[in-house]
Amino acid sequence: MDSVAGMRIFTRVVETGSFSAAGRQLSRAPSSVSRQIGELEDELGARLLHRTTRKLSLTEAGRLYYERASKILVDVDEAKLAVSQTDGAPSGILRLTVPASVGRLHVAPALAAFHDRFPAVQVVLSVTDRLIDLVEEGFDLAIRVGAQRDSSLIARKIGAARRIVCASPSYLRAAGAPKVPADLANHGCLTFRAHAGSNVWRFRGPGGAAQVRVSGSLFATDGEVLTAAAVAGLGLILVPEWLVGVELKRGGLREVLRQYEAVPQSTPLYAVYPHQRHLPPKVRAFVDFLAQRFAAAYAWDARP
Amino acid sequence: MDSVAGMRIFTRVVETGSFSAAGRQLSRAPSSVSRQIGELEDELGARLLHRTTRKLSLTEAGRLYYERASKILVDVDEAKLAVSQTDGAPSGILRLTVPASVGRLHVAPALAAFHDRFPAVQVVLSVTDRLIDLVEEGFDLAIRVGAQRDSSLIARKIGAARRIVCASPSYLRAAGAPKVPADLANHGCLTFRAHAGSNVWRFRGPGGAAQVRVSGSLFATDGEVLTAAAVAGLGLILVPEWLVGVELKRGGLREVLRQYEAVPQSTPLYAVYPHQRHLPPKVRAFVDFLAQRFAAAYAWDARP
DNA sequence: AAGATTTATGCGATATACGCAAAGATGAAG
DNA sequence: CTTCATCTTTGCGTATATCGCATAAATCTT
Repeated sequence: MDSVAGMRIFTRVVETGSFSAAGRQLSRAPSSVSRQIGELEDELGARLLHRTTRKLSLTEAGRLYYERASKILVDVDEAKLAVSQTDGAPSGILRLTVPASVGRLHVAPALAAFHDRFPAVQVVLSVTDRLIDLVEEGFDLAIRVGAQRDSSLIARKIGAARRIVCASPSYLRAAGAPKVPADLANHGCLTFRAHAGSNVWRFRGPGGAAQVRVSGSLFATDGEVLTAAAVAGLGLILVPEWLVGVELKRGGLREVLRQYEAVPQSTPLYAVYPHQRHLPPKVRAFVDFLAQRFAAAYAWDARP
Repeated sequence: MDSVAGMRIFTRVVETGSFSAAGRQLSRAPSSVSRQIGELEDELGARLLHRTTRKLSLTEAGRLYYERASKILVDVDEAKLAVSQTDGAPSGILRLTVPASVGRLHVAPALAAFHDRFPAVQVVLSVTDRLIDLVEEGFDLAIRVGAQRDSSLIARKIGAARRIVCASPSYLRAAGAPKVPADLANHGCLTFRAHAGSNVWRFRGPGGAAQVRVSGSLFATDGEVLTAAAVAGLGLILVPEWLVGVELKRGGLREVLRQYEAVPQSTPLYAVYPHQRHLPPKVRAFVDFLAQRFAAAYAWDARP
């Protein structure tokens, strides 16, 4: 039996000079106070208080213990205060990992606005496509692309973007624009892959569902590489809107097959964090901020 | 629910990196550890640990709390250590009050030997005949003369001295030595009293019990005053042996009525302290020391 | 691919702690 | 001097809480 409770009772007894008075302040019966002091003395192996029915005074041991206990109680309260969530503004360090493309193109540009709203939060941003173990590496939050199946983590959808097919005007002039998905088989299609091979792109449209095996001269694991290649006229790409929004606006790329929709139609964006209970305000603030920013009305063509 | 126990469990979890390992070290089921951490988090209102079934890492709040909790635990242990009675030599400050006569004549002279045996004990000695409230004034120990009837205090008899009648040789030459108690009525008898009046001295002896109303030219509340007056030849005194031991040896006083014994025969000496449980070693050492010194064989004629 | 280990939760049994009441003691008031 | 009120302590009954076990879900290792 060790306890801050014992110290709290003891110091209150010392300060009030009475078991009964201390009991009243602490909403405890005098008998309880008496027992607590007795147990504390037994544990310490020393008498803390000289006492009769009317007088109370500290022993030498009691004086020593009172000095130390008072300080410890202050420390305990401070520790609790330091940790407890303030009801005020979110603060502290937010450790965040984001995928390369969406991080560079859309999260990083949002940080300035976030900082304006929550100046007490410092962001440590890790931009990588590597799948980071949040718990092991101590991250507060990850932004992830696509469906999440990690059961031990909380995933909250904070946005989504249409998947669209596009290419550069120069390419379309040279190779012609596909009219139906089947046309893609005869085009250069740049795809997300670590190794060369073929991919299947699926669509739904006027003619019902369609799927086509596509291939091309470039396979890459980085969206921006594919985008740059497409802008350079190397072929068609099927990517979330956020990757190419800027180029579409600039005219570096043009969307094709607009009357079709890719299957799945959109790529979701998730905020992933390790737990729901006691979610730190800084995390909640950032997730809410991104979810609001990436809501349906968000224009993926914002300049980075 | 606040507790050092929670901190202890939490820090152990942090140091072992596992609920189960911490539970093994603390002899608690993993489920108990899990619950304790959960309660601590609820109380603090913040998550302390990111955790999955295989990995554990500190949150920012956890890191803060760990630093403070570690320090607090050290402080708590130190406080306990500072207060706990060491099994070694008695130490500390011993606050002691003694009656004027016996204090000056026999306690004070014993302090040197006590200090030789227990050099770590500092003695604060209050020499007064005033009846001090041990608890109120924060004394560890009192030496008292005569029977103790204070029920809330512990009284341990540490010695006794015969009560004897004596006078100076010059007085006895002038007034003659009393042969039986009744003779005292015609002598000058110096008595303990605050006001003038008469006292009854009782004896037992060859002729059975006897009592005599005595009076004289001096009443005093201080034993040494009476002794000095007797030495100067002012009359007879009935006092504990310790008051006059020195003078008897020196020849300044001579005992009379040796075949009688006063009633009561002896005056006891008590050590009085506020409690028995958790008696500080310094107090026990001093009481034992005095009891041994004032044992039956003690010669009250020791020079002060 | 399967087994072992981890955290989290429900549940039953045990322990603990609290308040009440009574006793012993002491200072204050009449 | 007596009575009364208050204070500490201890025994006792009850209510609360705590602990360990069993189980479930998840994940790393062989």
